[in-house]
Amino acid sequence: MATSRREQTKAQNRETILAAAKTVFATMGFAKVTVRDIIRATPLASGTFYNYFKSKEEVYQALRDEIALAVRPRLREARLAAATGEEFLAANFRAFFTFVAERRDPDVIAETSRFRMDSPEVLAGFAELREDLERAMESGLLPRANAALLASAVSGIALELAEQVKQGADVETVTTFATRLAMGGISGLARS
Amino acid sequence: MATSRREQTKAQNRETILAAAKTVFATMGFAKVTVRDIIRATPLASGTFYNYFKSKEEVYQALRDEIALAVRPRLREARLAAATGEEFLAANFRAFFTFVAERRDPDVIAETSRFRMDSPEVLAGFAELREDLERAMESGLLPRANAALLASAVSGIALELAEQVKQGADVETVTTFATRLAMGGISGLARS
Amino acid sequence: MATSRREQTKAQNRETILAAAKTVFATMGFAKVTVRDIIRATPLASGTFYNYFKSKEEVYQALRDEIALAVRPRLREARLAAATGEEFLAANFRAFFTFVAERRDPDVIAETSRFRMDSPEVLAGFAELREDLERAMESGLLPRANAALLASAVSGIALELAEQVKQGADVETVTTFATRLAMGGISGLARS
Amino acid sequence: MATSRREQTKAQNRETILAAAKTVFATMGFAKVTVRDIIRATPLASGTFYNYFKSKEEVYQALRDEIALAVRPRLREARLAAATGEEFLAANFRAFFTFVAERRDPDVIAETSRFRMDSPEVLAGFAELREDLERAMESGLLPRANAALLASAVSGIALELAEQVKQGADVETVTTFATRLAMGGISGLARS
DNA sequence: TATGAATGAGGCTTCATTCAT
DNA sequence: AATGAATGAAGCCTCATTCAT
Repeated sequence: MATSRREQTKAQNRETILAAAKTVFATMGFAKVTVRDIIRATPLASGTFYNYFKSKEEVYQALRDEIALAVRPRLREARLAAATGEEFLAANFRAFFTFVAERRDPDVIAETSRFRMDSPEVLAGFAELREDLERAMESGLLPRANAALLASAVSGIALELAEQVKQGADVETVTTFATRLAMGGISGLARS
Repeated sequence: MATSRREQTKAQNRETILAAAKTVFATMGFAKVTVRDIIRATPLASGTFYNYFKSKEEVYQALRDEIALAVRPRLREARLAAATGEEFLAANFRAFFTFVAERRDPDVIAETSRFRMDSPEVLAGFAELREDLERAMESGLLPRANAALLASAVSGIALELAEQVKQGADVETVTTFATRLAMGGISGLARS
Repeated sequence: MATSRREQTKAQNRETILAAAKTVFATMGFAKVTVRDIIRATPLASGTFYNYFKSKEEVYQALRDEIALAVRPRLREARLAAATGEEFLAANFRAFFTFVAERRDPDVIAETSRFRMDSPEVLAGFAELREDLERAMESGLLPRANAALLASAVSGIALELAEQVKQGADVETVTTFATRLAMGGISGLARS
Repeated sequence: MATSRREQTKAQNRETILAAAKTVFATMGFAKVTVRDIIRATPLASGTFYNYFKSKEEVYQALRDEIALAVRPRLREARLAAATGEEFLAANFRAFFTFVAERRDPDVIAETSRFRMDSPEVLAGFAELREDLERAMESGLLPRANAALLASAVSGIALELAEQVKQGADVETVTTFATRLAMGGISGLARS
């Protein structure tokens, strides 16, 4: 009753554009995409785009928001369930890698580049992870090393390993590896 | 003197373009840069650009080559001097971070983003580091963990911490941090 | 009315471009014409051109099609009405020269050159004439001389005389001349 | 003694450019050729071109002149030897077709188009033929039909049949055909 | 004279955005 | 709100021509 026919269409168009943009960003990389590319991946008219978004940047932002919304509950669960620093890290890594794995596009595997790392999915999860790390240090769950540096470093681990996951690496393997490395360093790995 | 004034001018123009491109890439990010942007950052005529390079990609490549040439000797020294895995890592991290620090542009600090991470400097040093890690594992200097994952992870650490260096963090501090984290993990950090 | 004002404008623009192109091709010769030249001969914006045609070649093709459509019925009539080879030739020559005469642009007369011979009008009519000749020989209406050579030769006569028509020569005079020459040769002309 | 080293070089460069231009015109068609194309087909520097010619048009003119110089003696011979109109025509056609045949480039056969008809060779011979016809009518060797029309028509025959020669037709066959057609018309052909 | 780099006009095309319908 | 043609700025690149050496 609340949504008239028109409103439905409106919501649908927005989703149509977002879905098209997602595909197009994944295929061409954000930088190369033009508004026209997005429109072309859509049955809509060019003018219609501007009823919903001002630019491709705005679309991108919307995608990030949408995705972040999907990721957050999962990370929260992981966080709440963690009793130790190790569990906490593992859970977060796992959540992130799972997230990436779910979104890996079989058609796009290989020919991955640094430039593709800017996909909304990855960045969204990445930001979450970082914030979580900072909170974990604040709360004492992780040792209070230099917070900024540690967050960066762990993020870096996650980010680069995400590429491996994108290339097809097993989520659980990578999660274990990341957690061990982060907790015990390379020497810790050797023991495994 | 083998070089006529003509040849000097020619070499100078090439350098002019490279220098302009470097600034422009750093300022706008590679993806957004147009050939015109590079030309505009130059006193040269538009056609002149094409006497030296076919595209912005070619300029980029030239910058990378130039930089790689500067980095390589330093990394080689570090590598040769290293007796232990820890020394090896520290030397490599230090070389990389120093390199980044030397090139941090005071004007550009702040507003850094993932998109800026594709600067030729970073990528060049990054590739070197990665190869070095792989060789170190092959030679037994570092434990033979999953090579691909370890290289990715350590690269990730370096890459993200490089951002901190770019933002002004002290090279020695970051080097120590990175080495400890890599060698002993987070638990190792706590002891410091 | 099936056509909205919108559609009218659209059709009008197409015609505007075609008309401009026709003039421009006639004035400068196809080879020298640039897309910009066509646009400049138009009140339209540069981008608009590309809503209708991909290149000057496409415009040219459209002009040829349009013209061919206009010529064909006339030639068919002439062909059907012809009882003898002479009538057939005369009718075809007449149709062709009339066609050219109708399209001669008073502003462009003089300074004609071989290079101008590639105007769509001439080529379209020319191709028709040639095919007709071949069919006439096949059907026995004209003697079965070396078909390829005869077609070429008669086409050549028509093509060059068309230039005279373009310069202002009378259609009927030229038609009679061409027919007599073709049927009886130079000796035949002498009797006239 | 008259030609110093420098003058030799000078003459040589001119020839180098002309030869290159000839090839390039034949390959790409006059219209599409740029001065750069000509220079590129040469070992010379771009500036050197302008020491000899102001534009590609001037080169083209020079080629025509050069060729006309080669054709003229041959046509004069043919003309002088002719006792009847028929002999006159045959001799002229033969000279023209031979000329074309000698210059047919085996690599370029096929893919001939009207647009290629503007090669300097053809146009030069063509102009000669036309002038000759006019003179022959003036002198009474040929019947005084409408001179302009007859010249055009015979030129057209020659021009189009030249294409057949270019495609590989036998010179003598085409000469005989052209002469018979011109003298006796299509009906004359039938008797042969 | 020969050279060839520099110049900037100008061609081609695509793009973001507007706006009448 | 949806449409899609029109617009003209702006990117890319090549060209003819000049001019210092």
